[in-house]
Amino acid sequence: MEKQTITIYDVAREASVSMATVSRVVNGNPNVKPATRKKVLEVIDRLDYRPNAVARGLASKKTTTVGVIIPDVTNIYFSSLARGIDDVATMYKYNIILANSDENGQKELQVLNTLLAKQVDGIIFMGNQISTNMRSEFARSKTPIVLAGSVDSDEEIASVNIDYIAAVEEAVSTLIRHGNKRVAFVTGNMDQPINGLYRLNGYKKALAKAGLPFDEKLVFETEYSYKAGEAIWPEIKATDATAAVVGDDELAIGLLNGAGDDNAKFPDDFEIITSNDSKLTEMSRPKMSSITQPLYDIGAVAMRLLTKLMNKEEIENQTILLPYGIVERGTTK
Amino acid sequence: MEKQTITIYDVAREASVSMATVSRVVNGNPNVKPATRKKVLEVIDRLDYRPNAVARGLASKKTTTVGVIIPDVTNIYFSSLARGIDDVATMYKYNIILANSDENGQKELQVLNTLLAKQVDGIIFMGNQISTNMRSEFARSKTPIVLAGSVDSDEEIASVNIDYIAAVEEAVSTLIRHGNKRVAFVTGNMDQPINGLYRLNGYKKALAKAGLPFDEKLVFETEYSYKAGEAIWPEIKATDATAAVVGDDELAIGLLNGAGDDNAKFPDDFEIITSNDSKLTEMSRPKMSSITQPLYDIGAVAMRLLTKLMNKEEIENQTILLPYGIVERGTTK
DNA sequence: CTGTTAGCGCCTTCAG
DNA sequence: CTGAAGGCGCTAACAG
Repeated sequence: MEKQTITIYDVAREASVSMATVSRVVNGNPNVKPATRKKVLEVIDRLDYRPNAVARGLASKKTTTVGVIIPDVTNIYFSSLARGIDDVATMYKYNIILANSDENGQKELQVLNTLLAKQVDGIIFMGNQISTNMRSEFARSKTPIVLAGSVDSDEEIASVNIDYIAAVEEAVSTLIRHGNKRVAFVTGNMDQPINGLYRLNGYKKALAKAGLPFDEKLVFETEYSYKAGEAIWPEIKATDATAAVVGDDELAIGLLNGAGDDNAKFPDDFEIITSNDSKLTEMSRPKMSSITQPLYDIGAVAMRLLTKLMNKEEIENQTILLPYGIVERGTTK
Repeated sequence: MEKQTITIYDVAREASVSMATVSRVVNGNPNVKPATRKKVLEVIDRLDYRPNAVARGLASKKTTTVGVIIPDVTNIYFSSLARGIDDVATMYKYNIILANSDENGQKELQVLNTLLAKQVDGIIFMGNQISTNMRSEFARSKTPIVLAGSVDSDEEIASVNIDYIAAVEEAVSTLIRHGNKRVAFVTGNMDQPINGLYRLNGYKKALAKAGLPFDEKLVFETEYSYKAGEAIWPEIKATDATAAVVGDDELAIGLLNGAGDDNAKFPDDFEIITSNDSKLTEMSRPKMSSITQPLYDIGAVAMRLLTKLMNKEEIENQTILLPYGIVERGTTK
């Protein structure tokens, strides 16, 4: 009365061939006479046989599933990447094991281990901190890994991103060109290279290019959330900043609304350029000006790259930079 | 030079015990003398042995992974549920294979099949249409299934939801109490029971209770997207509706902004109550009044229910209804 | 083109 | 409490 599974052996018997032959037709091996192929296919259909992927995985050492470590699916930035990943994965017959990490080193390590235990063929990692532990685990396991929307300052690990430095520099330059002498830099954890290194550098470069001084008081470190954005407005208001580049769209909308609720007028009183151009940017009023980046494509390209790695193809360039841009909507003059 | 895996056998040899014993300690079987357990554990640690989940799955017929079919991770409503699912899954040592279906029957079936091929221990299904094909597949496979935020009008399949009928009825009644005689009903595909049956019924009940006539002209069927919301405003404006209940938050924000851009004032000119109380509702200006429902919990409870099913525990009630409410924010008087 | 034969790495009786 | 032995369902040489 247990879940009665029908195996390759049953098919073989019914079709009067060996299981090897059945295996061949199931795997599309051309070395099968059309007639017997047809016969086997019929039996497969009649018995409603479905190959057991686990057994296959054990025998072939390939599971056709990849692990995806994501900070939080609930964040539109990451879920957009995830969607791209899944679509391309499906295209290449892979499935995705999704695991939320909250960018918590402990959890990331934990998750990485169970993913490896499950013998995933590859891993896509999102999250901006690559801890030393992670790095060594990555190195030790022979499992291919690609970072999506996450930088590895050492460029040892394959990754797909945009040029954060240049993008932020351009965003800040735009703000400066609009007449802002004091531009706030608002983003997440500065320990993460994407913030503390890349984005901050872009910010400083723009300042330098315009002959403007860098002032630590204009740097705001917080978390990526709507609430955090609302909460930080008073602090920004207390400075003489007249504009801000913001590292996350939810954070930016929080800031926008916090300021709006405080009667600030956009873009006259204050200008904002956010970073991810997620669909949230079109939902606010005014709509948000933003650095544009192809979120879906970052995920898609990362997955595509991973398939190549899993396939042991030669890769010319491990770190891919996708094009970015700046779109000016309602929060800039 | 291949990926050098160390197996249970290596551990057994190093610890001078049989692989059966190693298996026992790995699986927490109590029938192992503390001393030998300790010895084995040491070797495991030293060799950095990691049990192969695929082999384990084949031998034990349990993969400790569940499949999650989701319309689109990018939709905040579904990703909120997904987060609840993943957290509880992790809590119970399960992993999640996430697959986007776009609520496309074809894809759903496709995905269901590969999920079953991968021998998932259970499935959580999101998406509002349970096609006949799906239903028969569900029935045929002995794999436990739970619907999350998705109704099965026959109540044959386990599910976790809120009482959509009552919730919409209350929302519409609220609008009527505010003086609106003409309330628009705006939602997604009416072929889906959640819309065409449950929500619509709630809408009609509220109308009936207030002695108001049902008018098909006030029923707007569209898709769950921001754009669709913006696009439908002109149509609604062309009627004499003064308020609307909307089936999805993105759709509602689109409507709100579409109307706002057309100089409609909320809540004086028009009132809106949306349905999901996702974090988007706090991001709009004015903030959106909404039916409240515990998104995260719906996912979490669904996953919890699934663990019971997978564990063959007796279930008292297959269809769980979680509490809902109405929160009035800026889009209602 | 097709069948035979070994495993893949682990769990699970069944003895001892 | 521990070891031996037989699969789980399928792939992958290796013969023919």
